[in-house]
Amino acid sequence: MNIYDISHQAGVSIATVSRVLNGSSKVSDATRQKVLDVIDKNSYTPNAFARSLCLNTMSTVGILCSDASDAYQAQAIYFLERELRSNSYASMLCCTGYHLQEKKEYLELLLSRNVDALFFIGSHFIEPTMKKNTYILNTAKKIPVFLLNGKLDGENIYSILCDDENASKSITDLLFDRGAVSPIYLYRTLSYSGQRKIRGFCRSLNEHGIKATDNMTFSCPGPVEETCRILEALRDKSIFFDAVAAADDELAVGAVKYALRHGLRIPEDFRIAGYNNSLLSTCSSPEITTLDNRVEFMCTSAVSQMMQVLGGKDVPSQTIYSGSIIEHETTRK
Amino acid sequence: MNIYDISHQAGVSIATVSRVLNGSSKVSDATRQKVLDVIDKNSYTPNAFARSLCLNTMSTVGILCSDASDAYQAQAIYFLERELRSNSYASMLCCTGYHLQEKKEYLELLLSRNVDALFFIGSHFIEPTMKKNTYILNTAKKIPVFLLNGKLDGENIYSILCDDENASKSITDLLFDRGAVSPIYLYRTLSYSGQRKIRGFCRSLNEHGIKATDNMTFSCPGPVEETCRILEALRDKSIFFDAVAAADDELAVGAVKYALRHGLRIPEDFRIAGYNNSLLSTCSSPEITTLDNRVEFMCTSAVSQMMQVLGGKDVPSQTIYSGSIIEHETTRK
DNA sequence: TTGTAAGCGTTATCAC
DNA sequence: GTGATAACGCTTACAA
Repeated sequence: MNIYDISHQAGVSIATVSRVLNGSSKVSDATRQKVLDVIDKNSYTPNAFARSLCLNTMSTVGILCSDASDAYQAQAIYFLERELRSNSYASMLCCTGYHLQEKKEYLELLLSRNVDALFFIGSHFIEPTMKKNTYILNTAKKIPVFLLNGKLDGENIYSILCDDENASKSITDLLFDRGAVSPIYLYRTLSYSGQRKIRGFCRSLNEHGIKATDNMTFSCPGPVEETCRILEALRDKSIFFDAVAAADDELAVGAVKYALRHGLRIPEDFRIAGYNNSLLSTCSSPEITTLDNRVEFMCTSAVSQMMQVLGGKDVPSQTIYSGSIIEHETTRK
Repeated sequence: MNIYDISHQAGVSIATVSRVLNGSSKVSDATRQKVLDVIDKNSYTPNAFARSLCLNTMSTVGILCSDASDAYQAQAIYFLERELRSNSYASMLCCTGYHLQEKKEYLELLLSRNVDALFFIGSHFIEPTMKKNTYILNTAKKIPVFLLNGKLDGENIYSILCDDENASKSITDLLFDRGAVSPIYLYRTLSYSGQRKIRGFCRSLNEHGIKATDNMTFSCPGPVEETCRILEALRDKSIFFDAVAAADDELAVGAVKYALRHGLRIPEDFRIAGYNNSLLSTCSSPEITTLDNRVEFMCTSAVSQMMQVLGGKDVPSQTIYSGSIIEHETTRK
């Protein structure tokens, strides 16, 4: 069933059918009704491929994330998709994992589907050397690229991110306020935003008269249980710490477990701060003070910017917004 | 830049370029190399729309979920996408929310993009009355439909699901084993799988000589804090319970909070079982006994079945597999 | 092994 | 208002 079949049955030309299909006003009411009836009767849907061949777009964008089952990324995916949909765009999702090669392959996949724009969730996609980022720069030559919580300078690349450095500083300041003397910092990876968070942590330390050294920030790439063990190892080495600032809420959960196991009172003896304002922060007992980095706002802004860019408007290449602290039981008595 | 440009530059016909593009063996090595060079030099990508118009497919499927930020669904999305990708399929994601009208609109969106198959994550999509399910049955007339953890009979519809009833019975049996006398059940919604879980719970009760009545199963659609309050309300009404079986891990977290607040010893005085084997089960203190419903297996099977169906093979319309209990601290001393 | 030419199902530009 | 007809960029018989 195609546009010819409809036109025959309705006794009009395919041009008229097309006009009806696309809501053109230049069709008489009588003809329109006649055509619509035939379309209905046959429950005909225009062929998407032919349509997009003419229009050179399928109103589809690509969303790249490293892991859709990660709580933060899952939220971003949700908000992005909803917002895109309300602007009549469909979303192709790609879970690339963490290897550069795979990221590139997924990018090929999306480009081979002729998507209109690309969203990268998280700063995992920004490689440390500029050379390794050429794959993004090259893509941006074809379609606009939006980096959510990542930053990269380049033509047709737009970065939307939370001011993680200042957020991380504020939340560390809070730990000091609540009586901490020797806070340490836990992170998962040293992505772009990961580095900014650490910088904020160190700035707070300096302002509180502590010289930031290497054994105040620790990498915990594993599951909760491992995070807990890493803290226990520090304790065994007699490294003193009475507060933990973490790069995400899951790491903070590890700190909670550690404190509970060793009978430390929270927050009197031990304070903990997470990051991302995820479900984990309120599922923990005690509930974890965390930083709301406004995922929904980030996604809404990104989609709005995309609509403007596709509409030929000029938008800033960087948008940085502030986060806000959500205080819970791990810092508040 | 199109196939004509390439053919001119390479001094061959478009047919030859097409053959090279599609890896046809009927091309001499010399010609192939010549064409590949030109393609490379111009970094040419064939137009996806023209291509799909000829082939009548874009190797794309639709994934429908109600909420991508839900831990269970997020996992399913991740595994589905990865598996599809490794079979050269791209995934269009739709987060429909929980209203029938929106689900239908999203379905239109996907069908208008001519996807090759459809995956529905979760039993939220199965409506209680058959009439309301016609929207799925109609879709299945066009393309195969795969229901993950949902069940609906119909031509071209394939259901892959965990045996939730028996799983729920086993995990309730475990609560009795660990000393429970009066377990209650918490659920979020009465979806298809939700009902099966309750049935399993009741069967266990019966086998342990308890007649299942209305005030043993409770709906807790809200956040953790509310779940906790609902349990407190029961306690205030002097309804006795010494164990909680929950339809998901988040509900179980609510039960943990309740127990901790009221000084109940876990598992001596109070036992808790969750469901889904999510991150929450190990992030809780104490860690929560949960049921692994094998999301990854479910997704891998579904994609494998899709490949077979699209390949014209006959596959069973229903696949039911068993779950397994993961015991943690809330039932084990 | 390579080239010619006929589709694929739309949209859009013209005339009328 | 409506109808021919030429794109759009590719795949694939069929010829050579």
